[in-house]
Amino acid sequence: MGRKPSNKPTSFEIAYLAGVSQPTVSRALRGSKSVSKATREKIEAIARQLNYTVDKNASSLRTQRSNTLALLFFEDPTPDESNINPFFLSMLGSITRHCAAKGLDLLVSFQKLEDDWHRRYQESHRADGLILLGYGDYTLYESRLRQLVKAGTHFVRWGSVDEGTIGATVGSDNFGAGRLAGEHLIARGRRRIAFLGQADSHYPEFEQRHAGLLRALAAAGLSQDPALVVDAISSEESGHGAARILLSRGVAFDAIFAASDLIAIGAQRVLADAGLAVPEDVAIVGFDDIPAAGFANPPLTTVVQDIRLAGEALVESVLAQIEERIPPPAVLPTRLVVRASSGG
Amino acid sequence: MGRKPSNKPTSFEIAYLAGVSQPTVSRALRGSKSVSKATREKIEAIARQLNYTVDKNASSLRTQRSNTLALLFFEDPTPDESNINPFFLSMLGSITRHCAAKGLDLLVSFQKLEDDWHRRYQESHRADGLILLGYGDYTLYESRLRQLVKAGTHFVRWGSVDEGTIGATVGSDNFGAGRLAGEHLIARGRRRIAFLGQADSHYPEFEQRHAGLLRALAAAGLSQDPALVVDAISSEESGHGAARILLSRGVAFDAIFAASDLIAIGAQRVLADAGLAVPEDVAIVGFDDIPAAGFANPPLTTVVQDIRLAGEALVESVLAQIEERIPPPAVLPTRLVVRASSGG
DNA sequence: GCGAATAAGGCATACGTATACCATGCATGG
DNA sequence: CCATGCATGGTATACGTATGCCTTATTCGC
Repeated sequence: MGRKPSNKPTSFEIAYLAGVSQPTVSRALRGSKSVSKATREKIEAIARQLNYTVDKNASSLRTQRSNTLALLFFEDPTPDESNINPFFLSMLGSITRHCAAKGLDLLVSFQKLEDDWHRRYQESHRADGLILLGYGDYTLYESRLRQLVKAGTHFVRWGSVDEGTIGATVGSDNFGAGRLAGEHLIARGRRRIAFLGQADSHYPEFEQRHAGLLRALAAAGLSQDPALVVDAISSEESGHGAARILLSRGVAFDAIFAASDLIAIGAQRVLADAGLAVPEDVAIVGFDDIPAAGFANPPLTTVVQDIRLAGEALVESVLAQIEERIPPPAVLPTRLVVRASSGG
Repeated sequence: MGRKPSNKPTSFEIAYLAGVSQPTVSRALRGSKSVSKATREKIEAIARQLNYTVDKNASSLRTQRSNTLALLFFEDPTPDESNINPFFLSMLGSITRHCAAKGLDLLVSFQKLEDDWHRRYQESHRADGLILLGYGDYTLYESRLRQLVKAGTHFVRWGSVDEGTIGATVGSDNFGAGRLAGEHLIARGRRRIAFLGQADSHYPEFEQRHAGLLRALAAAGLSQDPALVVDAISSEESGHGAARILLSRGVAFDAIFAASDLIAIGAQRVLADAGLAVPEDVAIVGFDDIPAAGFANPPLTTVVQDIRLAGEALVESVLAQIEERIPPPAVLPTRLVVRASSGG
């Protein structure tokens, strides 16, 4: 009939075959020292032969620990279903690997604002901790985050590491990165540097990148004309629009620092259409080093975040909370990748 | 002390407060018809107030069903840790969404050949089914797949839908796509069309794309000079190398059909370096429509696979196996995105 | 007005593991 | 030689839910 041949062996079967009790099997396989070496090896041999696997649900139920993390993506308000921010996708790869290295499973999910993820993962024992990934605007979630903290949920979010933030946070040194980009452009002789990217506090990461740029300018005895700052969110279209606005203002500029590569690429197209040469007339520096940055025309100088480190730090941070250890450093260094768009 | 305030409410608490037995709570929340409307609503109200969530582990243990799928990526042999094939990452987005729509959780994991994923997920009741994602060479896994089938594991893999394949498979109509590309180029007046991509059976998808191209040529009374076929795997470097080989052969060609966008982009660079104009001298068609395709110089005409449909079909296929329903169609249509690289 | 069907819900138990506690046997020390 | 301790492993039970089976009250048909 429809009978599945899958008579999954249990610890009882192993116990029977080994002539011991079920708890002894459990102890042996978990490496308890109150099982003799001979018995343990016998049990291990039988388990291997029967292709035995510990039942995850039973184990998690008993231990109250699932050895699973949940990765929650919070998307930009982009209606484009399958087009996910490539930076976060790289991060996914890194996080996955570090989870695997730690023996953790990883649940992945995309969230919309309305969903009640805070209950779904926190209380159902699906996961021991949460990793929250999303660009910037966590203010929208603030009340949710407070709930999480109050409920004692273990979570960490990727983002801007500020003073007043709620819960554990891991993020790149956005301020330092902005300064890095600024110093690079200034060293190349640029003086009138525009900034494309949300400069208000709703996107704290972008804001800090801007602040870093300002610091670099100040250190060189320069300042930034406010007319050279245009808002943009992280999309090619938005970068396109922002660059048009910048041009339409009729203010001179010899460089652009874009808060993301997508913005930079959108801007590049506008400059090309306007007959401005990159980098001769306008040098450009982006942010993220998405794959397309290397293919851009000309290839884009950009700030690269250490994604491998980021994934590790995020996983470690949650794990530290769970195991009541000291969390790792939260601010990650960045690096500049110099390509043609800034004049080599 | 270290006491967590998280005294997670159980169905027993709800039962006590509602003045009913625990089983009644379970039945009420699962919508059993043997609970009166009044009782159910009372229970639901209390549950909501206590922020009750069904314990996933207990529930899965009892029902022997986890309502979870596992997505397993099998990587190309690329040592580059975080650089994942963008096509599969888009797929991840689509799969995630369809899982969410079906109330399924999704475990994501990257696998290496040696790992014993077949045991890890299949027997531990972590997941009810597996989705296998990887380019081409499943022959390496053949014995594993046979094991899965023998063990009655529910799984589906993305790839070439052939006759002799093991287990359920969902894939694009690669043959039709190759023909599409061929017809397009022929209609643009091209006669000597090169193919870059593994043409042997280790990459059945690439092979079928090639076969489709040959069919289109044949239908137009043309054939392909074997010197116009060069092996390449899906990477920019490989495309670069393949194009150089093609040029070095000294055989005339007026078009290239690349088995992936990365190959096409690598080839574009070589053509540019060689002083050949795209599309004037050589028209190019790629495959996948990765984000970089639109940014390429010139923008790349390419075959786009319906990723949304693909994710849905994959999820549906596993679900159908689990619930013993009829699986959805396995061969998905493709579409040509015409950009400048093929002459508009 | 009475037997049978139906509604509503309780009781007992199973899912498979992990652990607190207890029992045995043997070595050890004074 | 007896008390003590450790090594080993068995017994009982808990984790929280879902479901088969049974009980009781109500309704319905005739």
